[in-house]
Amino acid sequence: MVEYQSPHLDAVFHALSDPTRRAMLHRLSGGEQSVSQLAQPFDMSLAGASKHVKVLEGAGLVSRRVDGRTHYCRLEAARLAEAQAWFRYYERFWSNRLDALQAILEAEDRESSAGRD
Amino acid sequence: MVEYQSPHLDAVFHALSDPTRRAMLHRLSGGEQSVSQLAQPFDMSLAGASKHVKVLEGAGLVSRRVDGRTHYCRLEAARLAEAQAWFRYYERFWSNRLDALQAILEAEDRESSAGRD
DNA sequence: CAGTTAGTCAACCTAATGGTTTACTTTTTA
DNA sequence: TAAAAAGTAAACCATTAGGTTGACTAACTG
Repeated sequence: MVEYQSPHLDAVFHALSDPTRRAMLHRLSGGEQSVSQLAQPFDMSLAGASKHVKVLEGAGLVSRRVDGRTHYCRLEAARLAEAQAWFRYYERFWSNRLDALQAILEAEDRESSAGRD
Repeated sequence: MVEYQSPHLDAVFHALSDPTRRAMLHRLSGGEQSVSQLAQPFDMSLAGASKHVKVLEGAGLVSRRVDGRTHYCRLEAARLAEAQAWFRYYERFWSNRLDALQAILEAEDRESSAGRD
């Protein structure tokens, strides 16, 4: 039995498990974006995109500033840092190992060819 | 529209979004475990735990070796490394920043108090 | 002031999740 | 050889997820 679960990590990893949301985060890495701007690249209703933003917000990965009728979203990197920290425990299994390095490079390669994932 | 999604990342982050599965991974960081051994700490049927193992396996985070009637599971760290690599792009938002460091430390603290999360 | 734009909310739908139980196969053990 | 143990598979159930549409509010713009 797990004494202490981390709903924080649950929410963050769940938010990251969707490609649309990862793409939105990538978009936000370039600076503030309105909900409409975030929605624009996707073949999806605004309401649908708005739900994704809410999931990101709920996970603490994004914050929102309302100006008039426009909602500006900002990346909250601290939560990402927190999630990355989860991996630190497991790093001993791959740091200094060549095959894992290769996995990382391959992943980065895939990422750059994806453009916004 | 996203040209290239990564079903890989989808599956890995989804697998990590469940506390039971994160606890199983933590357990496996100590070495091979049978499905029953993995299931034992949880208040859950063996079939339920077996499903979680399958999700981890499907995400490539765990591999399986069958010996007689026993299925031994092993951590596949390369996939974890790959997931961690996803964060590397965002690191520029927090590396060398004190508040993010604090977030990491807090996360690690929570982790150690959790014991197996 | 009328119309458009930004966005949310609620209702709805379908598919996937996380769990159960029961049945089954295979292997081990008494 | 009979019973128990390890595990999967299938059927089922309730809840969540990801999407839609339509109605609504609030704020710009002409």
